[in-house]
Amino acid sequence: MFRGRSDHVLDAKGRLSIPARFRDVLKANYDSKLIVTNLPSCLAAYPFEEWRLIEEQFAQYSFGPPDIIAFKRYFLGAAVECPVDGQGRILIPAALRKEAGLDREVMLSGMLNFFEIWSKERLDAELAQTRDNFDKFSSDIFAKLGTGG
Amino acid sequence: MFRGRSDHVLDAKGRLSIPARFRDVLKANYDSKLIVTNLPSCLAAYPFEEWRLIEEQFAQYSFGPPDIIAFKRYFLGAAVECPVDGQGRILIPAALRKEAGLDREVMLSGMLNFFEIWSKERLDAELAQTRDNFDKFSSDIFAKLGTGG
DNA sequence: GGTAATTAGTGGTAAAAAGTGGGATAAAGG
DNA sequence: CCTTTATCCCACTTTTTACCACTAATTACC
Repeated sequence: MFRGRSDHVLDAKGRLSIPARFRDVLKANYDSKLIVTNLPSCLAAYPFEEWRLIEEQFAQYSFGPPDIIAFKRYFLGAAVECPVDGQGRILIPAALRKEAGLDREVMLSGMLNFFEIWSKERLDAELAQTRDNFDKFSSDIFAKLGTGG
Repeated sequence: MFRGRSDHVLDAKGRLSIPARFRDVLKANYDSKLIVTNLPSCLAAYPFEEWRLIEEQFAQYSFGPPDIIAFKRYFLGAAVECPVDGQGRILIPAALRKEAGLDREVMLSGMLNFFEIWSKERLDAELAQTRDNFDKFSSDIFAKLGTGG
């Protein structure tokens, strides 16, 4: 499981170090191939096997509801395989860098079966907002999930 | 069960001693692995088994309701496994230290199935506030729990 | 109640690993 | 064919980890 946040720096060539603990997860549970795609405000990196599960859910929709097709185009269409180099880094394609607003200061955030790649600035803002609503969130969510937390 | 509060000091490297009685609980009931994450005003430390129960409730949500994703990002995303060293200490990652405002004087507070890590200053303020509202709190709460106290 | 022995808590040093930067070689695109 | 982009490899710096040492507090025992 991918856990924890890490500060990193994108170098001049657009390369990003994968934190050692994420690499360990990739090596232990997966085949070390990474798929990177975009979300509205950040990038998402999936181990290949996890990505396959998502693809399969969409495979049946060649035609179909426009919203699913649009989602498929946006989310699945952007996916790129990013090989990990000898130093444990991946090269983020320029298009994805631009889409996610990545310049230099980057943060990685573990999300259990995948991890997110954020511009530090954006993630700070996002987290600050969640923090402010934490009490509301947590009671709503644990009510939905049906536990006491 | 984790019970009671302890004063501790964070050293220059950000290391924190786990009170002996908490270590005993970890050894007797769990596998001694600790997960530390952030709450809005302090950190929370969970035995790995307890943490897994929480994670499992969120594992299914890769996409999903934005509030659940945001919560997952904030709360689960910050979680880091902190190995206990030979002297019974854990290293609190710099990011979490900053988030919880931990400088040097720290307090640990048992919360039954997990424990909290506070900056002494913040916890004093928090406790003072609860003390002032204790009568109101306790009647509300025991009403919710459906007991006479 | 006092003394000794043990354990808890804290601090520091040295070795290892992670993260970052840069140059050289190879591939791709105009 | 030349320019740009990507890949590989090497080197340096910083952070992390493991280990050792000391002091204070607690516990046990006489």
